[in-house]
This record gives sequence, C-alpha cells and structure tokens, in this order.
Amino acid sequence: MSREAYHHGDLRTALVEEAVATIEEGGLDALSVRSLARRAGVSHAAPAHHFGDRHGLVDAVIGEGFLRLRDALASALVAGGSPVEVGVAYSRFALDNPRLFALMFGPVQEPESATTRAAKDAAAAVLRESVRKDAPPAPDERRRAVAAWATTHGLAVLWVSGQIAHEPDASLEALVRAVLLDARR
Amino acid sequence: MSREAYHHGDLRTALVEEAVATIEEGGLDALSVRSLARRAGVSHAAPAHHFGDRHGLVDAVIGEGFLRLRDALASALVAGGSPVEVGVAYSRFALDNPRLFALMFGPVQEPESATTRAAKDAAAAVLRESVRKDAPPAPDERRRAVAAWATTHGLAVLWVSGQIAHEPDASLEALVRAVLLDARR
DNA sequence: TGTACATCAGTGAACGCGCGTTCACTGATGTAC
DNA sequence: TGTACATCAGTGAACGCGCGTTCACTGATGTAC
Repeated sequence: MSREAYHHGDLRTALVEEAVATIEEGGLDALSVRSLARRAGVSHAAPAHHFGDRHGLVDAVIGEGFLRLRDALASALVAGGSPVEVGVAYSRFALDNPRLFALMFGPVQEPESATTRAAKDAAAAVLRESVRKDAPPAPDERRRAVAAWATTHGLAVLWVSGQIAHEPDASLEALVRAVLLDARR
Repeated sequence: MSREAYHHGDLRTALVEEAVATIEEGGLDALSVRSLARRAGVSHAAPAHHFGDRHGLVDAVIGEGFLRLRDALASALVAGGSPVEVGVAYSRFALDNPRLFALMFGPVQEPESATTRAAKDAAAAVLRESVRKDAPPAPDERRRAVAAWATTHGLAVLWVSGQIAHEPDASLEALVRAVLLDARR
C-alpha cells in the first residue's frame, strides 16, 4: 500500500458491500474469503479480523440483505403505501437482488448472529406495521397477513426463477399488484 | 473391487440418489464430484462418464428433484385431490426435502438440459391439470392458478426458513389448506 | 505539549487439504458373422 | 455355438489450483499522565 492508508477506515462495511456484489454476480459459490480480500485490495487475512471465519462473513451478508430489504419496505410504507404497494416493493427487491434474496431465504445456516436475527425481525416488522395501519383488527388478520406475504414472496421467487410464463412486456410489479388486489376482495 | 462387479449396472441412478441425499444432509456445498464417488464406492473419475462435469451433475439433481415433485403432485391428483390437496402435497414435498427444494427453485444455472427443462414442465403441468379438472374455465383462471401456486410456494419457503412464527403443534399442511380455502371464496 | 504505552487493524508467509479435470489404461459386455 | 472385435464403464495416477486458517509481525491510532 503506497498511497493508501495502512488502516482502511471502514473495511468491514467495504467488505460486506463487495461480498453482496460478488454474490449478485456469481452466486454464493463465487464468494471466498480470499477473493473478497483481493477485490477489496486488502490482504487475505484481513477479513478474519472482522468476521472470524467464512460463516461469519456469510452471516453478515445475510444481515445486510435484510437491512436493505427493511429499508426498501420502509420507504414504500413511509411514502404512504398500502400493504399492496409494500408488497410491490418487496417483489422489486427480489427482482433487483435475485441471488442475495435467494441466500436470505435459503435454509438457515446455524449459528445465526443476534444482529442478523434482529435484521430479519426488523424487516418483518415493517410488513406487519403496514397491515396494522391499513385495516381495523380482524379475527383472521394474522392469517391474511401471512397469506399476503407468502403470495408476494412466491410470485417473486417463481418469476425470478423463470417458472411463470409471461408476455415479454409483462412485469412482476403489475402481477403482484393485480394478485394482491384480487385477494383483498 | 473384489466382490463387486466391475460394471455397476446402474451407476448413474445410484449417483443421483446419493447426490440428492448429500444435498439434503449438507446443502449444495457438501456436494463434490469426488465425495459423491466416494459415497457410491466408485472411483472419483467415474461420475464424469455420466454427467460430464460438475454442472452436469447439479443439473441432473435438479431434474430428479422435479421428477419427484411431479410424482408427489400426481399422486395427490390421482387420489382425487382438489387443487387444494395438490397444493398441500406440494408443501409437504418442500418440508420433506428443504434443501433440494431450495436448489430446484434457486436462480437458474445455465445451461439447463432439455431433460431437466422437461421435468420442470411436467411438474407444472400437473398443477395446471388439477386446476383445469376442478372448475369451469374462467376469464381470470390463469391468474388465479398462478396466485394459488405462488401462495403455496411462499408459505412453504417461509415456513421452512423459519420466518413464520407458529405454535409448536401447528402444521404447514393445515396452514396451506386454510389459506388456499380462504382464497377460493 | 510531549512522551510512554496499550490496543487495534492489517500484513505476508506458511500449512495442509480437497477439489475438478485429464489421461492412458483395463475389464466387461454386446454384436456380427 | 464360437470367435473377433467394437464399444462401453470404471480405474488410478497425476496435474495444478484456490481455498481457509494460523501465526508472529508491524504500522497506526488512541489514551493516560
């Protein structure tokens, strides 16, 4: 390092960001501690300082994913969005970050850090909040909310993995909106 | 090989079966050409004969997954199952084979073989058939069918990945049944 | 303001390992005549 | 029925590689006095 400082300043953040980008480009397989360090222009032993081992790194990436999802949902909610529009934002996130999304909702890798668990809960809380704000409490409200979440999630996954045949000009957003509106009747 | 025949007889099938089991035990990461050969009691170069390279192996596993899913759905359909019961069978498959299921519906790995593509289509065809048998054609039938598929899929994924809080004695089957019945009203 | 010292962040060499793939080979099987 | 031959399935040695992790280290930063 000639021009660079010896201390990076915010290496942890930089590493997580590069890791997310790597996964989006080549999937989880493309992510290794060494390649990540290379990408960040740092020695291969540096990441261990921040994440411990590879599991810690992946855990951090998943946590970051849920933080970003929470932010996306919160933006839609703050913009006055109904649950339907929050659902649309959810599906847009999946479409924009397909591999990160798949990792986030894949089989859980143990142990999960408290930070990551909290990020998951925070994202789910935004979903719950959007439903709560929208309608008076109903006896089957919880089940209906879960159903809407599942429908949105399923549409996103099936669309992204190419299982839903559609016209070239069709959009996932429109589909999600239509299906969620149907379900409210 | 002393007692064993030099020729295995049906090595390809045996390898696919072991591969599925390996994935279910340790995820895709746990699957390597060499470990698979070891498991099957065969030289590490043998799998190449049947799958070419590692991608071919994974592709074959995905194809097998969809064949099994199709069989599970077809059984439910033949047993006189309504679309709801076929959906329940779908979610049961996901619950019984969580990691295989995740792999099947993960981001598509290119190139996909024609065989695997056909297996996917066959599974989807059973879904479509169950809807067709059940109700007279309606104008929005296609969208309603896609919505039901997505809902079932989403419930299964969220449940398996531990995102749906539930009583210890609650079951995914019951949830799927309840939600799908709700949606038909 | 200056100095001593503790702590923190990143380095670079070294380790041992399992991996995918290639290759010339050999044993078994099937087929043509 | 017997023989020759082609094809197929599996072997085992060898290759080079990138990986995760450990380790003693050094440079930078912060703090106590």
